[in-house]
Amino acid sequence: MAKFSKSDNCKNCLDCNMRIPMLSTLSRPELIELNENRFEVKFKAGETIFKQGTSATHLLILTTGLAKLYVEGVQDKQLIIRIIKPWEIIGQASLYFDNRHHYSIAALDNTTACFIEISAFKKAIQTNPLFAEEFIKNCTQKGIFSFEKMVSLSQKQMHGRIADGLIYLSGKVYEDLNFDLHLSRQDVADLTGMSKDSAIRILKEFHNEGIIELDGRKLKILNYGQLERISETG
Amino acid sequence: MAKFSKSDNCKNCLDCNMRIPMLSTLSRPELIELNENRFEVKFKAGETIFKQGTSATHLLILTTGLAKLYVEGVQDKQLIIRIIKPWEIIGQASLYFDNRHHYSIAALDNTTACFIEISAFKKAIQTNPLFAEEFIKNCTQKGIFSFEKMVSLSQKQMHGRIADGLIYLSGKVYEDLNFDLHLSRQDVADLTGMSKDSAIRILKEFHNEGIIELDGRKLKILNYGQLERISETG
DNA sequence: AATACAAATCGATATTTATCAGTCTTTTAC
DNA sequence: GTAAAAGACTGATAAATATCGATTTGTATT
Repeated sequence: MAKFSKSDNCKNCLDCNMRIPMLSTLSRPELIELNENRFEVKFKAGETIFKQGTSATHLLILTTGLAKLYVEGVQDKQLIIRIIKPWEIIGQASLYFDNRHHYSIAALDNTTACFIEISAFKKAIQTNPLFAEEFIKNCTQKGIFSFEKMVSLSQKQMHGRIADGLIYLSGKVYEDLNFDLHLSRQDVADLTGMSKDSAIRILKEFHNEGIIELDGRKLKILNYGQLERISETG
Repeated sequence: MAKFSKSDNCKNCLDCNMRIPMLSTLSRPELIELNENRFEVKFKAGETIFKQGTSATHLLILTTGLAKLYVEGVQDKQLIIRIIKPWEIIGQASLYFDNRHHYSIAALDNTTACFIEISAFKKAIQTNPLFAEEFIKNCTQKGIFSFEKMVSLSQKQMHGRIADGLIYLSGKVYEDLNFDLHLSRQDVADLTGMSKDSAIRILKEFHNEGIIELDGRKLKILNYGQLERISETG
């Protein structure tokens, strides 16, 4: 099922510097070197792209599809940290630590993933300060996102957390108030730190109150302001 | 009350490269430049060292004392992310984002803080790839710590979270099974994401079960293995 | 030492959230 | 096209956690 090739979708890293801000700081020879140390694999919905605990040898960039980034918590429970879209660089966390993956990635869709050798990446960091700076920018942004997520998970109750989840999905992932959800109900629960049954209940409540319209996986946010209010009041 | 000076404790950044791994990658002229763009301030226990939302112009290194790093969540609740010890570099999160502090720092003790100009630091990152690499290492490590914290906060119940808090304090902060707690009961609650009353209750339970010995702020861990077991079972 | 004030404590109660059991619906597999 | 499996949903109940009020302890101030 996994096809090793450089697809039409992603022929060459040289094209990627248009799409990935971080890569735009690299010179032509640097991009050529990256390109020589990468390969592509296709995944079907549900497949694990990489698994927490295994050794980290490559960074990951999706070129098509969506995936979930999650950590495996207590008693097989998953905590979804965020949803991965094409052209984000994934796997930095392990770069300089213990060369292990500290989270898992699973495809939510049929996806194409480009894997880049960590050593090629590290070399670029060492030789190109602008690239290093972009990399740092990226890391620190994620740190700030983490803080917000911790506050949501630990201080808000279920309505607030679901509101946060919906705001995140519509604002950051789908960039639309109207979208076709790739997440199962269980995934929504894992994203917002509650049981599946509770997630279903709150979503249904929001639906009944006219805040959202939810039919299966078709989701439309009808009253965004109300979601923001619920998010703030916890 | 705040005294602006370079104290005996921290005369010169040149001395700091012995104590701060990240600074050891800097050259002599780079350290001299850092040293020229820094100043020291003393804080009393309870004082705010910097406040979430204000503009970030300096990085912070404690040279004496302890402090708490926390984000201000919903309804004035605090979430303590971690405890700051001397010789850690604080404030990176804001370096390349929006130049705002995304968390507050408050002294838990009488502390001495060294403030380093952000621009001097950024310059070192741009010109010294080894330093940049150390900086990245630091960021990614914090990212991994964040994941663990999120799992603890969102998937464990109170006993597990208190166990995690105690393991953290004894392992990472005091590096001893026997210590004089700088945190109030409210702080312990804010570190573990629960109400003050609940934190008190669980601590008392642990005390009654002989897992810890707690008298006021004197804390001794009697059965570390048991704490680990409680942490794992949630 | 007496007073004032903040922090810690604790039992009772209310609220939030998870769990469970069962039904219904949709998708998948042959 | 039908059976089987997985996912979605719901109400009832149980468990976890927060809140409240009252009391005690500790600490700082005069």
